[in-house]
Amino acid sequence: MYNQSGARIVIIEDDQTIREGYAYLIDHTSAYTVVNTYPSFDAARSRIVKDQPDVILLDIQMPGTNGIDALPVLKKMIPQVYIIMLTVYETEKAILDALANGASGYFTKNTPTAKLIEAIKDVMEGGGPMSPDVARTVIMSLQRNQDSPLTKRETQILELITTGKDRGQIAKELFIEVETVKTHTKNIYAKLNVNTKAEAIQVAKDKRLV
Amino acid sequence: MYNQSGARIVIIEDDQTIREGYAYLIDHTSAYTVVNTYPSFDAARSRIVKDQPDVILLDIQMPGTNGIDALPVLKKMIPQVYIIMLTVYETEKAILDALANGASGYFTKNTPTAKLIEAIKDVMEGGGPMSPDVARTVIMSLQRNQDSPLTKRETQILELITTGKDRGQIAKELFIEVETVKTHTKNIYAKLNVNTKAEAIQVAKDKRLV
DNA sequence: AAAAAAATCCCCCTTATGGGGGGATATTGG
DNA sequence: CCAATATCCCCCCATAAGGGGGATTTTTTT
Repeated sequence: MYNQSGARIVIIEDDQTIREGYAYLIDHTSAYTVVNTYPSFDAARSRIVKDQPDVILLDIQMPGTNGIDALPVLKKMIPQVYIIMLTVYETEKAILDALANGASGYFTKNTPTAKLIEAIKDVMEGGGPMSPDVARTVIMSLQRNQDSPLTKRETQILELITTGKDRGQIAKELFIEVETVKTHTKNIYAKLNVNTKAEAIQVAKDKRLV
Repeated sequence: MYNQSGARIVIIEDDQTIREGYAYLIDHTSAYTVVNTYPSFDAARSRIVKDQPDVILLDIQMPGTNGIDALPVLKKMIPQVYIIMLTVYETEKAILDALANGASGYFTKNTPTAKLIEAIKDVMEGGGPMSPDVARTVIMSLQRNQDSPLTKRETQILELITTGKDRGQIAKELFIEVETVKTHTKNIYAKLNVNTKAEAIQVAKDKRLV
């Protein structure tokens, strides 16, 4: 495995105090080297490739291109780089968007430097470091509604509907008749108070039924 | 907040050595009390409610009802309980299923007791503790394919297709004509080598395009 | 400035799918 | 034993979906 010692860190963060604070602390209390810091992605854009960072600490809210949008671009410019989000945003959307776009870790800005240094070590070893509350948000986003109005079979069918399968395919997959699928679908619609597939899928996702 | 000291722990795990080992260590090296242990969910079923556990450490592979299937039942019996999975399985499916069914944390069995004790503290404080590799698996499950063959607009439309919306709704939502949606759809199908909505959704999920 | 890629819009045609209505019978869990 | 669940069947019809064409306008990229 790659030797972590001296791994190159870049920080992109608009708040000067935070930026320089983290930079100084990481540089002086760990084996990692902060090779550069930028106040925005736009400032980093033309020069960051030359920095050859192993890990980037990336803010979300910044002047110009925001961190979420910067993510895929950074990943394209430096494919093997690990990116850890460092932000004040803890909304489920921000977290999920960041992770969907290639972030390897997610921390809020009040995270102590020691935890961040540990996180840098973690990502380089293949881990996925997150603050506890972020982890909880992620887990909750994966969690199903524990008291669904649907029966097991209905949930199963709704799940297949969600994948876009039509009645015929669902019937085949469950070894039942198309008519049975239809009946279940009717019952699902009634329970969810909808009358189209689209609405059913929306409600399913919304209420985490599938 | 609830006072954690003396929080009640139950362990459900078929391997006697592991079960008793963790029980002893948690009992003697933390403020938590292991009120009971069971070799299987079926053995725990009738008595666990009386144990009034705050946290359950739950194995997946067990004789009789497996841990994943036990999860929703346990959650129904003891709604406020936190469940931490303790298993040898690290497959994406096992992890995601466990979290979907209400697990609050996920660790592999080689986890040192100290980390587990920390995890118990974490869940009770609203965190979502996981081993680093589990966290990585979870994050990867949320990650999109970084080099999709689709354009931004196409991805956007595929996403809406995924939600079950029809051409009309998609058009309305994006302020474009139905015909345009149709054209994009054709292009998406061509790029993904499919020719139905269902297949497109399948491929999209499979290749993490959405 | 030119070429390539992406996004937009339009017409025709056919079939399968989705959704509404109604009714019936095993099987199972509490 | 009763209610809930899962299974299967018929009729009807509107329309969404997919395949075939072709064309124009932005936006990027070279």
